[in-house]
Amino acid sequence: MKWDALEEEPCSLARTIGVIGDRWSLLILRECFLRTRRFEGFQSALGITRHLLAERLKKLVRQGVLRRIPYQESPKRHEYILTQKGLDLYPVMMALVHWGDTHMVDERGRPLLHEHRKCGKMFDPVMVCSECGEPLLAKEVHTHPGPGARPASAKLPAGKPAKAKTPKHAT
Amino acid sequence: MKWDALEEEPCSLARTIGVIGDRWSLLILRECFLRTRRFEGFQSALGITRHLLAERLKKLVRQGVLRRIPYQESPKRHEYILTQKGLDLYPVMMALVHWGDTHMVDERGRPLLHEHRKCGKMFDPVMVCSECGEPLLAKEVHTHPGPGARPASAKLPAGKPAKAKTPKHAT
DNA sequence: AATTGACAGTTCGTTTTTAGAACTGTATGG
DNA sequence: CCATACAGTTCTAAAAACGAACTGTCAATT
Repeated sequence: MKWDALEEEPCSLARTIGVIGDRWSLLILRECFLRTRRFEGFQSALGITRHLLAERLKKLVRQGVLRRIPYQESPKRHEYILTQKGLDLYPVMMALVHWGDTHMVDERGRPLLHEHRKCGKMFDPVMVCSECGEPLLAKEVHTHPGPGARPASAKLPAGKPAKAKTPKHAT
Repeated sequence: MKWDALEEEPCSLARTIGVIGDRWSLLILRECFLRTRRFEGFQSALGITRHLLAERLKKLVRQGVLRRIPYQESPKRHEYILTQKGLDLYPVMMALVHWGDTHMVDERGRPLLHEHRKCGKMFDPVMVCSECGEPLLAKEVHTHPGPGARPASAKLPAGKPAKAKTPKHAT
């Protein structure tokens, strides 16, 4: 499978993975949420090779996740800042962080705590149903093919186990 | 940076990425939530090379995300099923799917819709504060170093931009 | 005037990962 | 006896990532 093909798949998860589903992109995005904006900032914070960093930034810009904005002329310099599309990845980041907080902490405990300004309390992120507000459990969610579905397309929960005979990934 | 080092970093996001932050693992997990359990099922659904699939499954089992359970003797055969730790990745998956639904759909619309059994409606997942129930915005979240923090450790929002001088990634 | 340093990349040779295809081995069905 | 299902393993070629050095512009020093 070529990775570019992921974006064509009739599966929103696959498409998202095609954009941000590699380790460096996710780490770069973490830095973005941490207010890092410049090439050197990303490079020194992550230890990524400059070559890869340049490539990943280009891709994220191309995908509309980051915007490249000049912050000085003379030697033209740019900053990379999150677009709304990028900011919308916040729930993804929080979900990843929370899972790590729950399952990957060492004896010392969480590396950091989150405070919700609105209520002033330390909190955990919880994923709920937009309609009734109840926390979501995989078992309580049923999926239906949407308008963009294709016959053998992938869904999140439920759906046949793709019983063997499929010659390749469903298209 | 060696990828194994990610799990040691004082950052829950990095640790999570160390476990599930590569494309194939995420796709394998998608299949798990789709009720795929067997080697051939994963292979034919994803088109992943058998070699890599074996490796990724091994890693996910080692990490406690999947459990390898015998379902027949004679030729010993096993199924891979999600542990609780694995099931807890549901919010991550939903967050990824929802981002794709929002930003990566084509003209035809979403590949699939989600129905919440509890309320019977089609829904979107929303990430809220566990304390007050309000939707989370990056701007409204402030982070504090937790017990497992280290001086130059990474946080999610807020925190200095890791101002240049850092020789490598913070450890 | 020449040097150094910050910044944002690019280039290039080496190492590591992945892809792709074939092969191993047990067992059932015909 | 042969084909097929299943779950891997092995091997080589191709692709991606690493590491280190290099390019180029400009400001501030020496």
